[in-house]
Amino acid sequence: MIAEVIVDITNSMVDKVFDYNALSDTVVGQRVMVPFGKRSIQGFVISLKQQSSVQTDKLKSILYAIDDYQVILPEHIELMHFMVKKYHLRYADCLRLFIPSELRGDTVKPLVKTYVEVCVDTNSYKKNVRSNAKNILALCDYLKIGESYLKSDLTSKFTQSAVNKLIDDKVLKIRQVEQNRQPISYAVKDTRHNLTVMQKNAVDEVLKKQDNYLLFGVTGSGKTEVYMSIIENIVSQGKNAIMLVPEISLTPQMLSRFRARFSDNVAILHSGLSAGERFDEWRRILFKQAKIVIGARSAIFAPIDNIGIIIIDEEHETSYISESNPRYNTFDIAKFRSQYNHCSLLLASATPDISSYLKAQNGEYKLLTLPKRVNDRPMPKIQIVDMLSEIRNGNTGMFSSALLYELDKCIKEKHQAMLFINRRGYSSFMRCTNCGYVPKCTDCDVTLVYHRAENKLKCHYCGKRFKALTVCPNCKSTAIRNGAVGTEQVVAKLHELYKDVPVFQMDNDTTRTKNAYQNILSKFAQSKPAILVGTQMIAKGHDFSDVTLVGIIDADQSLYHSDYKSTEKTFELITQMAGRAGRDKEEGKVILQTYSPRHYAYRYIANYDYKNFFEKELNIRKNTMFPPFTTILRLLFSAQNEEIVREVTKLCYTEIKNIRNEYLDEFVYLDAMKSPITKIKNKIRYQILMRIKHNHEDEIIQKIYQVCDKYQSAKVSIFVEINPQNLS
DNA sequence: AGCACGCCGACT
DNA sequence: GTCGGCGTGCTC
Repeated sequence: MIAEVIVDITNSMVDKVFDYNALSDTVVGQRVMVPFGKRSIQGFVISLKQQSSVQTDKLKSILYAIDDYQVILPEHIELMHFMVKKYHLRYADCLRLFIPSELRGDTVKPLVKTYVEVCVDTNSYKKNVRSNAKNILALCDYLKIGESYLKSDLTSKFTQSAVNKLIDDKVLKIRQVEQNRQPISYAVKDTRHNLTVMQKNAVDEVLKKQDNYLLFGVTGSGKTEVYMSIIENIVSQGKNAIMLVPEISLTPQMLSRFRARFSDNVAILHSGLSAGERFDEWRRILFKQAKIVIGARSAIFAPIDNIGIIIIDEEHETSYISESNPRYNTFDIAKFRSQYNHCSLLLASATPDISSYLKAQNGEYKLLTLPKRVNDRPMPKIQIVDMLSEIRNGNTGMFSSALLYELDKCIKEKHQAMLFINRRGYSSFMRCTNCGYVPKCTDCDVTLVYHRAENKLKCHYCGKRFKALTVCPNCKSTAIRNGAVGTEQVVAKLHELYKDVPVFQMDNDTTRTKNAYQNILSKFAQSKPAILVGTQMIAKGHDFSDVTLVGIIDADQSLYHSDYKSTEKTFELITQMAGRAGRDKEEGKVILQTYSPRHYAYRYIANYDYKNFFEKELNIRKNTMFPPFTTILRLLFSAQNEEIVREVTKLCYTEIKNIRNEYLDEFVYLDAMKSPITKIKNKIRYQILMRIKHNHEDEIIQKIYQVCDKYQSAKVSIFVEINPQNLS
């Protein structure tokens, strides 16, 4: 037999199928050692066949199998081929996604625990022990015949020498047991809620028919309970489930609820686990010891078969799209696996991604809605505060009078407040502080980014450059600012205002260490009154029953991010943030501070009017021809030598122009330019940007891949990005 | 990726 | 004369 092998080297030069003579017991999906050139290397068997087209004298043989089991499932080999074609990935990069990195290099071994079994009656043994051997006597009293003990427990309670003496005297017998490391064992009891009629309808729909579903449920509508009911049913049918959450360390509450209900049937996969924990969880899944996989993005590759449901929670989150090395889109993978397993795919969000909602309208997804909070809690009222009129009234501080009033009230009533300040402004925009004007690209309707080095405003989608503002073209004021307020400033101000109230800060700076995040949250939960100040990370999924006030310090910061999606992202973020308030008995209130009170996004946000926001935003996307009506493609060229990059970019550009001429109606935009960040790690970066319609998208993308292959070399690397999240 | 082959400069 | 620079090319 001939085995087709992918060698585990992620380099495009060797990323192809190599044929080897198989061993008698070689199976597909196995890891094997193969001779490769002058050395031996790890590879994956992806297929077996009778004949090879390679000359027989060139064929070498597999040396040996690395594991005695299949590491890659047949489904994943098909998935690999799918991904290689769709994303232009390397085989080896795909295969590496499917196995825990710990498996490569054999650095992690199964955890072996040493137990000792008592095989002699300790009372009779005791008679021969000297009376001053205190530890041994105590140990003898402690041990019961026939029982097993963890050796490390005994040595810590008594002493190493005492335990060893009993082992030497054959009182204790050593037993080595392979054990799985269990990452999380929350002691939470299962609180089972009765499903509301709406929840029950959603559950029934998904179970009734294999299809793709979009669950649109407002914050606090009890989506988790829906997931649990569906999974419970699927598991009772003898099938397995995958559930993805955006960032698992941010949702410990949800995890503990699943653990409480499904106990050991749940396996958890995410980057926060230690290498050993991740390896063990992965093995538990592969060896069918777990039926439910919960994890972040990469858990979509879990080695589980017979899948009955795939759930993607908070489907609008950008973390589902991998933006580096093996770039992939989790939804494509989820769709592939649900089709392969003939099971339903359920996406859920309180603020669905616009393209997902469009798919629901087109019938590509079946729409399910949960329009009300459980127990009929009202949504908190959102009050929009015009910061320009605050300035006109002499208040130039960061807190409006309305926010100060509500803060005072909240603190007096001993409730909790969350203040949100979105400070992810690495690329800043300019704003007139007199009238609120923000400069946009004349061609793309996208906020311009200020580049300090050149003192220019640039559009990241078409490369067009504009003069930096000095005078507002709208009101002729010269009060132009480009700064952004940060969390520290807010915290400092609060300390000044409320000396005795605990204020907690949560952002990238304060959550560096492993448990910092949990520590801050639990301290906040225990303090009343208290104020939590943070970036977007405080917007997600928390359930604090005493939060009655949510303040959004500067909503515009994400609104004017230089991204065609910034309005949509702002809607999502503020809706999620508002959802933190008034989750229990007390009604909640949201203060939204803005310099653009008339912006349509805020009008819809204040009324929780997703549908009309969607219509409006979709209309804009249609007019400007941005996704979901087009696909943005970006080719990124980088090399040490600037002349070579420029030359290769130019050659590719010429070829792509030829492709455009072939599909003239499909190209909305095409241009080549320097990348906004011109240099990273001493490599010069150029880019070709294009937007294409969907009609012949797949063909065009495949042709572009071919062009890239042609010019890709050791000197110039070329990346293709499809709908990149940021253009830097 | 890694390792060999191959063709030009400064050294015991 | 040789040792060694790293450009180019191949790996079933």
